[in-house]
Amino acid sequence: MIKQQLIRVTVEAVQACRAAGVLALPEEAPLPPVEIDAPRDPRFGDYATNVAMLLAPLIKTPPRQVAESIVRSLRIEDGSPIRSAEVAGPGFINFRLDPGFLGAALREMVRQGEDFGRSNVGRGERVLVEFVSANPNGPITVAHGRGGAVGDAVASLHDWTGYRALREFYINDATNSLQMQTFARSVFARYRQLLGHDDRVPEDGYPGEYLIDIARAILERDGARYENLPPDEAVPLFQDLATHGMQAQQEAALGAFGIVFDTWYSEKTLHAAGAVEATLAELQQRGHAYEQAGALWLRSTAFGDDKDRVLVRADGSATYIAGDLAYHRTKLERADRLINVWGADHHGYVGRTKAGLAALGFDSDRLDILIYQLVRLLKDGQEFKVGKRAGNIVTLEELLEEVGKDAARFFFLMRSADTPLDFDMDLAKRQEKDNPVYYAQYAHARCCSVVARAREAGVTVPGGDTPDTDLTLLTRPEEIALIKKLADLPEEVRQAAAGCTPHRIPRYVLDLAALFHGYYDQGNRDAALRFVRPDDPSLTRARLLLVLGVRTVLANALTVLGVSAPERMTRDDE
RNA sequence: GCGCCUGUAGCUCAGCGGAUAGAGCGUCUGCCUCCGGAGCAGAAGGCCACAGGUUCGAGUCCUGUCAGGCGCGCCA
Repeated sequence: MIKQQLIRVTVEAVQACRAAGVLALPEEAPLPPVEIDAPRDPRFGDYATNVAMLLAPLIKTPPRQVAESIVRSLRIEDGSPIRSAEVAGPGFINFRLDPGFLGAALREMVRQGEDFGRSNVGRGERVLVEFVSANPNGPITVAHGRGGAVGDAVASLHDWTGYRALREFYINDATNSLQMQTFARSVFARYRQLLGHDDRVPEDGYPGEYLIDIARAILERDGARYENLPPDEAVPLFQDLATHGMQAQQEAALGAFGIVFDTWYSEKTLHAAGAVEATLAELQQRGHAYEQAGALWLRSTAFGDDKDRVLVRADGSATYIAGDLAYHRTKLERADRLINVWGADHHGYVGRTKAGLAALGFDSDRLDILIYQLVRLLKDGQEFKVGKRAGNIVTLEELLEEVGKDAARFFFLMRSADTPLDFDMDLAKRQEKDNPVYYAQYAHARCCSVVARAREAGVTVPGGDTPDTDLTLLTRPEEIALIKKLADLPEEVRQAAAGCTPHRIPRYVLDLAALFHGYYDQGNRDAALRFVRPDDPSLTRARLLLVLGVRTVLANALTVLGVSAPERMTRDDE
């Protein structure tokens, strides 16, 4: 919010220069975007911009001279966020803030409360985020967990920036593949085992324990009526029963992780509604499909793919990509922009999907595909090998039992999606400052604790709308630094949304928590630095407002991540 | 062989073309008559894989090389 204000006054100054003919900028030429940064070195003021250096080559004027002109046009008056501005280095403009302005900013943050951090850059645009989309023949794994945490956070970030986010799970339930038949046979075997038969799970089948749960659910609901079905009847039936059972399990696991999808979109219904045929017809009509060797091919090489792809096999059955293109078509009818969150093992499908959409006449830029690298589980310092067929998958539910929802979410979101994730389960369980999620949550709990303490001491806790609090009393460097950090939240959220980089938020949260813990601890060695100062009610109120600001920002940032912001921390052993 | 991702402190990682490259862990020194120590302060530790290029300015952009991960089905 502070940066936005500085950008505004800077742009006004540049425009004033242009209007006055001081800078030889053509009337119509677009100005380079003005960016405001907080310099590392405090000697360079509170904020700085490099806009003069960006303008200099355009108008063939030395950057420092451009900067001087802009500074002279800055309007520094009552109510301006700036107290002073100076030219430095190769042409930076360094700003020093008006102290009163920071107080006003803090008051506004607290007033906005749980809405602080929201913005409206999206202007109501619909963004459909498709994520997880696990096959219906296995449980949600930790790898899906990462996709889930990332997808949900990306959707939240868009909600917070004025988009309308839709969370969608695509169910690959239409498969007639061998894989699904094997899956059905495996569940059928488990079902008969529960009835006392000595059936065995097929050699190439699925040995996982979760199949027993599905079989049991079927048994409990429908009884023993399928006990003696011949295999050729049992397999198609169980494919259906097992798929639905699996989906219910997946939904429960994701629910426990705090993820609720707006839609579970079934591939099967797509085929049933004729959407796949319609898509194929469209491709043929547009001349981007051709027949060869009995199969129907998509000429995806015409749209940047490295080879053409089969859409319909010689036996008449549609391939996965045919269904997937039909699916993307429905998504594009329901949203302005699409974001797919895929694991790294699917990155090879980016080219053909975008090519297919282009062949259908869509602007393929409407689809962004966010690839996240895979997850390695570490336990006792050892890698935990995971595999579906091996039967030793670690499910998301098991991980949640071990480390809890908050730690799992935070850990999944802490690293850039581009980086493979080593998930250290021992660290995630630890209840100390080593564990970043506890560190962050503790900062929030401490804020609550301070406020509670103040109430006990009989202090009237201020709010954002209580003008009697004198915030000019907040003059210590720690206090200034905290307020400036708090003010960054909306910008952090915007950047994280725009770049689909949710990992910025945990970073930000940890930075803020560190600033707060640092200041808090000084009160332990110097009573004058405590938030609650019974001898000085005015200062107490001012500092409490700062604490409320920290609490608000931590709570909001954690909410975006799907991590809870507890009012007090309770140990497992308490 | 081709494509995508990655290479930054001992380890795990941040770092939208800007000023002296940051954090956590680990190591070493300190801090509880406390607004909850689930915390804090300080120290040490870097040819940002390598070589070229673009730029007033490159960890960041481009090209090449090397190393690691993943993927290259008429599977889903």
